[in-house]
Amino acid sequence: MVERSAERGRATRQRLFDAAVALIGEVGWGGVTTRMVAERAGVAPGVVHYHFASVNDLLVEASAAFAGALFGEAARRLTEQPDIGSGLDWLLGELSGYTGADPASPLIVEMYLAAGRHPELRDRLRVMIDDFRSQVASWLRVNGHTGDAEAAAVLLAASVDGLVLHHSLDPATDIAALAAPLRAMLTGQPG
Amino acid sequence: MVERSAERGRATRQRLFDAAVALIGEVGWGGVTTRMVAERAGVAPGVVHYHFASVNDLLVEASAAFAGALFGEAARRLTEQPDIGSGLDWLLGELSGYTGADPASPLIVEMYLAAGRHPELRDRLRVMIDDFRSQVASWLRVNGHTGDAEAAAVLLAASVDGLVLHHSLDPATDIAALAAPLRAMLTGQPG
DNA sequence: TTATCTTTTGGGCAAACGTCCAGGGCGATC
DNA sequence: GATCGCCCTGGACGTTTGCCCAAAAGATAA
Repeated sequence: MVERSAERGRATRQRLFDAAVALIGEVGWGGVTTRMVAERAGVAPGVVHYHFASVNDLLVEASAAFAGALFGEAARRLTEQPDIGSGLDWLLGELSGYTGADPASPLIVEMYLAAGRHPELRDRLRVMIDDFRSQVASWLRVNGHTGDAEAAAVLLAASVDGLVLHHSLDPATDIAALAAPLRAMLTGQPG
Repeated sequence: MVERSAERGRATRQRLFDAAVALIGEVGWGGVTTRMVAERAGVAPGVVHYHFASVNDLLVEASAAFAGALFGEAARRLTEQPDIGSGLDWLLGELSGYTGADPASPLIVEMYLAAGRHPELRDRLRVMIDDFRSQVASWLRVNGHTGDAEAAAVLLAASVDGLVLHHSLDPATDIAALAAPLRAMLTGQPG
């Protein structure tokens, strides 16, 4: 077979992925153009349409791959925490790192919005969220959550995304102060 | 003065606002074009640049006005609830109405993202959020919140936006089930 | 070397873009 | 009726867009 060529192709494809992910965060989903992503990846404009049917296809593939890795990693790291309290501490630590300047936080939100306009992306994203929720829910149950663990997981996932959104608007927000109400929410014991 | 003409101008301006708000929700901030918004408002393309310096200017003005009204109304309605429990019920009722099909829910999120790229919008949005948070916080305090009311308000505002985002992705999510963890979060009494 | 594969190039195309502007309409004022 | 001020029209401009493609380049197999 054509081993070296294929390898080179895969590398280019990956560079296009990286460029797309960065640019979605910088200029928004609708602001990414063929030439932009090609220049960022260091290739000629034609390469984009050689590897992908359309720019939107590239954006869907790239963002889905990125989000899949991010959610998977987050779920893994969170659920390996020994108890809810330290899980929360880890989460808040991660959150304060997302200032909006990094590519990840706006990208995820852009993806949610794009999912509303692209059914294929919508389905893929839904699976990821479902997965994340159920992993968190079972982690909550194992660690002594007394209430509706599914509901708590749904709310936690939404809160995280909401906080990313708000935090990017105002990075001065005191994230650590949120530990108390979040703990109340997660322990499922409303006094 | 030229009373009739000015009035007609104001009406056109309002129609452009409405068209812009609807279109941001439908095609995204970056997807709104001069001709699109002109056609939706029922005017010639040139009118847009007669009333506004640029398309982006229109989007900023329109979305800020819309969000200001929405946040104001939400804060008013929430804080006129007699206790935290019924406030929560009202909030969840509103949330289940936002399915993502309406223009409001994606618009707000689009605005957050656009704010990261347009400092003027960012400042205006920040004021609105601050306002909403402090109104909610004082409402929480009045109604017997025992912990850090500011932190709870921040988390509540973020959760609402996050839930809007998640709910638009999966309208089947059971919103009512979130009442319990939200109540735990808001009463500020972690078991 | 020659032939065959995949990848890459750089330019070309029609369409859509934001913005501008000369001119027409229309009520109020003189 | 003439003039003024504001609003609106519709087309023009230069630029940028997504996508396409003939040809070159690189790697492998014969």
